[in-house]
Amino acid sequence: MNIEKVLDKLGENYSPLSIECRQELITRINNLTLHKGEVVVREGQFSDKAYLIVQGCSRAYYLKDGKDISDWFAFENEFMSSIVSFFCKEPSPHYIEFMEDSLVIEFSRDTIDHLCDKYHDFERLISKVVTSTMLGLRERLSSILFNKAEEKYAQLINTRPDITNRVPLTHIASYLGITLETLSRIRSPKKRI
Amino acid sequence: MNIEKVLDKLGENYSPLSIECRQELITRINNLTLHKGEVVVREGQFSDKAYLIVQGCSRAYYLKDGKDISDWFAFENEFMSSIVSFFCKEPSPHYIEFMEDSLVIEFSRDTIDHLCDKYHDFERLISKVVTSTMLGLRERLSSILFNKAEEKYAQLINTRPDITNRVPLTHIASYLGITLETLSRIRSPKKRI
DNA sequence: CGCCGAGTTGAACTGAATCAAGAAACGTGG
DNA sequence: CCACGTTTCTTGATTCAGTTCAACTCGGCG
Repeated sequence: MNIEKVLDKLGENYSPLSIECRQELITRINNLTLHKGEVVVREGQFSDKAYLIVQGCSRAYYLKDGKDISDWFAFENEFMSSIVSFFCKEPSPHYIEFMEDSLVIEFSRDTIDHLCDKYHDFERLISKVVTSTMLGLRERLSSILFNKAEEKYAQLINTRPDITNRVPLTHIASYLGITLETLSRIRSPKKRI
Repeated sequence: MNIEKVLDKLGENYSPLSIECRQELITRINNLTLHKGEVVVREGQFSDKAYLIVQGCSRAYYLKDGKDISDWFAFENEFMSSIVSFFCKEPSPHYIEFMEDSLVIEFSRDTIDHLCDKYHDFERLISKVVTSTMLGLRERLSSILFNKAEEKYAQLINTRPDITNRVPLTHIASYLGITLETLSRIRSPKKRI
C-alpha cells in the first residue's frame, strides 16, 4: 500500500499537509489488514481510533432491538470511526464492520491530538474532514425528511453509483431508513409500491 | 449586551480563547439588534455570515413546494448560519429568521478565516463548534430514523424543555419531520393517534 | 364586534412496515 | 463440478402510523 498516495489524496480532498507533518504522521500510525466481516468496534466499547481506508469499505451500524441498522459507510480515502466514542469519550453506540478485505491506516486520538497541536495544517485537515462530515449529515437529514423512499434511493445511486456492487441491499435499505422489502420493490422494474 | 460574558460562555461550552484573540475578535465583529420576524438570509442568496446569539432565538428553514420546513433552531450562546452557503460558498437553500427580538454578534467568514489562521485557540474553538454540530446532527438523524413521532417529540422536550414557550408548534412539527396535526394529537391528553 | 393566525379535532387515504413464503446467488466441502 | 446449506433478495397480503383535507375552536387585537 502506498501511504504517500493516500496522503496526497487526503490533501486533495480536504487540505494539504506539510512534508514535516506527513513524516511525523507516518511514524505514528499503524497499517492494518482487515478481513471481510471483521468487526473492529462493538457497541458499549470505548474506541479512540479513526481508520482511514486505503482499500476496501466499512460500515458503522446499530443493533436496535436485534435489528441491524447501518448508519454510515466509508470507502477508499475516507475516514471511519465511532464518532461518539472518538469525540465524546463515551461507549460506542455503533459497531464498525469491514465489508471487504481492507487495508486501513489506524490513527489513535492521542496521535490526532498531538498532530493537531503541533501542525496547524493537520488541525486544518481534521477541521475540514469534520466540516464535510457535518455537511454530509445535513444533506442526508434533509433527504430523509423531504423525500420518499424512491427518491432517497435515486439520490444515493446518484452520489455513489457503485454502491450496490459493494454493499448488500439490506444495509443500503437500513441506511436509507426503509425496509429491505420496500427497497426491493423500488428496484424492481415493474413498480408495485 | 455584555460581549465578555458571551465569550466566557463560548469558552466554557467549547474551548477558551486567549486575551489577545478576544481583543482582536471584538474589533472585528458587529453587534446587531434584530426584530421578531426579521429574515436575514433568503433562499438563493450567498451568505458569508455566522451569527452568535446573545439574546433571542432564530431558525433556519426551507420553503419546499411552498411548505415551510424548519431545519435548525438556535438560542442564546449558540451559532446560527446558513452552513451550506457559509462553508461551501454556494447559494443558501435556507432562509434564516429571528423568532424573537434578538441581540446577536455577527462574524463574517473573512473574520473567522483570519482569526483561525492567526490564533490556534480560535481555530480550536471553531473546530469544536463544528464537531458538536456534527454530533448533534448525527443524534437527530438517528432519532428520526429510529423513533416514532411521539418519541421524537418526547426527546426534543427532554433536551429543550422550554422550546414550546418560544417556538410555535408548526415549526416544531416540521423540525421533527411530522405534520402540525400529528404533533397536536401527540400533545393532546387523550391520545387518538 | 368580527377578523385572523394558531392550534385542535375528525374522517378518509396512503406509503411503507410487517408478516410470511419462496427464489436466486453464493460458498464450501465432498 | 455438483449437492448442500446459508445468505440475500423478491413477491404477495395485510396492517398501521402518519398525511391530507376540511371544519371547527380559541385567544388576541384592530
